[in-house]
Amino acid sequence: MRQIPWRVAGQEVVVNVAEGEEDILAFREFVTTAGPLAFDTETTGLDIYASDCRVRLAQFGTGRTAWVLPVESGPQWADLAAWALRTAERLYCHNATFDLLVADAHLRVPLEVTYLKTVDVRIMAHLTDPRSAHEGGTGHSLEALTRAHLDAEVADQVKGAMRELARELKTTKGEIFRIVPLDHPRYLLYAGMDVLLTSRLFEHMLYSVPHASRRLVVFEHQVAYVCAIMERKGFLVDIPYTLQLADRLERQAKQHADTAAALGVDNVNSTDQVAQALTRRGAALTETTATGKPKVDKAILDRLVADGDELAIAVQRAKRASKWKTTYADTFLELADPGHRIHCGINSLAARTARMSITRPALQTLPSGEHMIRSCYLAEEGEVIISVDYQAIELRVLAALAGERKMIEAIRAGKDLHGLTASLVFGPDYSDTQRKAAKILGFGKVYGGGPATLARQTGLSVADARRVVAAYDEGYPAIARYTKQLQADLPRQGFAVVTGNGRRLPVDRAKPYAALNFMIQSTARDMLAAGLLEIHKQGLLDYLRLPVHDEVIASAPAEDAKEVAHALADAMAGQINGVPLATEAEIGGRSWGSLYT
DNA sequence: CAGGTTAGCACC
DNA sequence: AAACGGTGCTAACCTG
Repeated sequence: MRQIPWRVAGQEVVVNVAEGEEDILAFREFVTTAGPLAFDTETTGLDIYASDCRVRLAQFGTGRTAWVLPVESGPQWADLAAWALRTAERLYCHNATFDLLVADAHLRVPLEVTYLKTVDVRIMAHLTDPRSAHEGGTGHSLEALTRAHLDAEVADQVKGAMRELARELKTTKGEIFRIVPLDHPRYLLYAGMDVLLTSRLFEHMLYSVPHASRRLVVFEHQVAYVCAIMERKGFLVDIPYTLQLADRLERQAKQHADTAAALGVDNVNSTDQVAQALTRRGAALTETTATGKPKVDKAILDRLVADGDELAIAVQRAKRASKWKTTYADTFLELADPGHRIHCGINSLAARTARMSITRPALQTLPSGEHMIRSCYLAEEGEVIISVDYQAIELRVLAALAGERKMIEAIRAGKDLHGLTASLVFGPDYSDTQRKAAKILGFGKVYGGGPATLARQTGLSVADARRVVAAYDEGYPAIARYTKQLQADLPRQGFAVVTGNGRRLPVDRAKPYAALNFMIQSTARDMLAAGLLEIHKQGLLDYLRLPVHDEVIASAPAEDAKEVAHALADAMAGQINGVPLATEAEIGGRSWGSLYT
């Protein structure tokens, strides 16, 4: 056994590195006597389901002692790690989903065994302060939490460790975890430190979660578990279709790029080049970016396209085709596992409002205007895609939180909410254009926008927009009162809002108007999360593929689709303050895209 | 030249 | 009086 002594927060700690058979007994003794154990793994990469992914190290530890098992050097170590995972009564992880999926896929210890006895310090950290470092919080990485709560010097060591190793071994940060020698002392120290710090952070975070948020600890672990099951299942990809799509998009991109080149733009992705060429053609680019350069975004190109500018048309088409190829088609092909499944990363507790995020690939942001990209995803063989979403959830949550009588009555009566707004603002004989403006106004209110934003989005004059907003506040007095009250109460909460579910959300001092949106967005997110738990409780989890903010995507046998869709919709439906949050199910064909034709 | 930043664009 | 919220990913560009 190799021992690496270190210091954390003024205390001596030790990293034990198992090397030979003679260490097995000592490790077993440690696991059976140490109590709750922090757990972490080091792998060759982040893509757990890639055919070349291997576990290199498995670490277990307390706040004083870490054990590092060299899993890559022989199957006995994987078996020993698996034994420890099954034996430990309680586990602590930082970002449990990753390591527990690693154990599930590579150590033969299923999520069902590990997840429900695990505490994730990242979840505790998010409940303590949901903000990223960029937003004025501590952030939730192990390094950031160590810096904030344990030992800044150790945080620096952890942060710099793998980067230095990469430099030393003349490789990149992305490659270092794959190629660093298994016995490199600083790799082993880094690996051992992870569990020492995780264990210590647990002790700290136990007391840092706000009182009002305590009940969310169990809730969020259950939600994370359900999302981890979805990650493990994966979403089937239509490989032949996606290959063909990538090919088609490439040809389109090339064709339009050639047209742009003939008109003087070598690289359509260079905003600078496009701006210069458009200016030469006589376009007036008046708007600028944050750094003062001429702005050429979609809205600006759209206007030039409407005027029939050939360059603008070519640039826009080329950019779209190339972005769609690389961001979607190519990525799907690269991420699909040998069984043609994509296991995206679902961060069940991501945004500062607790909204979920989905990465590798970002399946929440696939184009919804048409079916082309979503058609890459398939229900299982013999099954069809089901989508269940909440109807106008943000407006309903707003009505419920504010207690806005007129809106609540309209919801109960199943009336058109944007029509109601239009009649309040423009009068009973509102036009179609006015209904559209009312819809934009409704969303603007949810986001905390004002007259200037409304004017920009509708084409109304600022003066008219101001009148419209005033009419909204008059027509929905409870919403106006609620918005005002939320902002007035901010100082009492330490400049934060606390949702009905007990989630404390700090608000930026420069943006008090965001308080309303945080309440709405976070409350709506918790409805979806509660819906996922109810779906699990009803035994329907196996059907689920994805959560998408106010919607779930599922796959079910064609002959059962109606029944499953209704069961999912029923499980998700709920209420807030007596206001019903209704759901609506849609049944498609084999591909996700079939819902978008 | 690796890695961070900016601009743009996809979604709810 | 007014204030649009939350994400992830890519290519180009900048920097140490």
